[in-house]
Amino acid sequence: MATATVSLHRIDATTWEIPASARPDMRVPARIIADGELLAEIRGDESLVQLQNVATLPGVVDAVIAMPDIHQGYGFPVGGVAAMDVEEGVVSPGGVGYDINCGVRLLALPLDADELGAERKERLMDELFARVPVGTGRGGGVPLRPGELEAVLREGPRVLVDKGIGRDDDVEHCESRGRIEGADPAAVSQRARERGHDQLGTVGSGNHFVELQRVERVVGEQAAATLGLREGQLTVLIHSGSRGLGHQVCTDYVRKMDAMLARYGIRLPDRQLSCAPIRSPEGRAYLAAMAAAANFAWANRHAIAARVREAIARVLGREVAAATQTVYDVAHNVAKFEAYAERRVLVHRKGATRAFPAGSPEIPERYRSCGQPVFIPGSMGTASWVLVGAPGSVERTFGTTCHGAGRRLSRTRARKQIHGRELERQLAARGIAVRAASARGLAEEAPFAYKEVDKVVEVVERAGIARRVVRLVPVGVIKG
DNA sequence: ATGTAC
Repeated sequence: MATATVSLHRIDATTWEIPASARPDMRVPARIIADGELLAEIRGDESLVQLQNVATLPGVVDAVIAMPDIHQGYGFPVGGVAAMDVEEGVVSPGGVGYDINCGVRLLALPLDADELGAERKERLMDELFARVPVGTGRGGGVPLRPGELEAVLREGPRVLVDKGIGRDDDVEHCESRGRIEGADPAAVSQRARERGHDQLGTVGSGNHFVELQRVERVVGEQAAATLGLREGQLTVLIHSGSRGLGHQVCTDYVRKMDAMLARYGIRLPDRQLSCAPIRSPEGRAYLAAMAAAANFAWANRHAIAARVREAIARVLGREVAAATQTVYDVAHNVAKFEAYAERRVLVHRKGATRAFPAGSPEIPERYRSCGQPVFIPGSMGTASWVLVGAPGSVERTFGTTCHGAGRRLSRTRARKQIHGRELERQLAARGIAVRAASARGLAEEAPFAYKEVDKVVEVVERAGIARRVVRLVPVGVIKG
C-alpha cells in the first residue's frame, strides 16, 4: 500500500535513498543497498515503510540503512541498520529482534568432501542428528549446575571451556570473543532463565540448521588461505541463536518499555518500535539483559560445535575432530556500542552482520590482514557464502553487511506450495542428505521462499561493504 | 525467531 508512494532517489549503482523530507516525522534519510531487481522485490512488502518508521526514532544519526536481503519484521525490518547517539538516542528490542544474537559459526574440517564417501556421509549425518537436539521447545542441552547458567550469561562460551566443552581457540574466533560487556543475569527474568536452562547446545527451528558443506568455489584466493579454506574442503555451518531465553528477554522488555513511552515523551508510528532512552533505567536494563542473552547464544553455538566435533570424532576419528577449526562466529541480531567519526553510537543490527575491514583491532590477529569473516547462510539446498568486511562498510553502513538470502514468501505461502517430504526427496535427489524433526518446518524453508543469495552477496561486494571469499554448497542438513 | 496465543 504505502510502498507505492515511497520516493526513492538513486545515489549510485547500488544505493537508493528516501530523503528525510519524505515524511514529517523522519529525522534522517533511509538508504537502501540493492540492485534494480532486488529493489523491486523489497518494494513488494512493508519493509521500506518500517525502515522509515525507524528513521523517526529519537537520537537516530546519519541514516537508517537497508541491506539487500531486507524484509519485513517485528517493528524494525529484518536486514536493517540503525545507529543511535549514546546520549540522545533510544534502544529498541525490536531493533535487535526476538532471537537475540541469532548468528552463524563456521567449522572447517581437515578433509575434502571427496574423501568422505557415501557411507561415512550417511553415518556422520546420523551421528549429528543424534547428538545435536533440534526442534521447538525441546531441551536436551548441556546440563548445568546451579549458578552455571548465570556464569554463561555473564561470560559467554569461556565458561564452557572451563567445564571441558570446546576450546580456547573456539572462543578467540568469535566476534568480540563471544562476549558483550555489561551483561547482568539479574536483568534476565526468572522465566527467561527457566526457558533457557536446558537449551544450551540446541539448534531450535525455523531457519536454524546445522549444515555439512563443501567449498565449491574460491573467489578470494588470499583471504581464503588466511581463513584456512580451500576448494573441495568439508565445512559445517551452524545457524542458531539464544532460543527461548532470548525470546523471553525481548518479550519482557518490549512490554516494559511500551508502558514507559508516554513518560519519556516518545511518540512512535508503530508500537512494535517500543524503546527507551539508552541512558534510562529501562534502556540500561535491556542492554544488560540483551548482552546476557547474546553471551548465551555464543555459548549455544559453541556447545553445538562441541557436539559436532563429537560426531566427527565418532565417524572420522579423534584426530579429524581435533583438527576441526572454528573459522569464526558472527552475530546478526544484536546492538553494539561503537564509534564512527569520533561519535559514540549504539548500532542496532537486525538481520545484518558486522563486517569490519582489514586492520580493525576487533578482528583476531591472524585474520586482520584480510578483514573480518562474515558468513551468509543461503536458503536450504542452495549456496552459502564466506565474505570478509571491506572499507566501504565503515564509510557507509556503520561497519555492516547483509546476513542471508532474505525471505520472499511467508511461511504459510511456502507451506502451500510444497510438502516437506517432497522437498526432502528433491534434495536427496541432488545428493543433499536431510535429517529433519518436522516436515512442516522443512516446507517453510523451501529454497523458493527466499531471494537469491548469490545476487545478494554480489550487491554487497559491488557496494564495497564486503568481499566474496568462498561459496559453500550443502552436502547434508540437520533441521528442526 | 518462539513452550508458533497469557
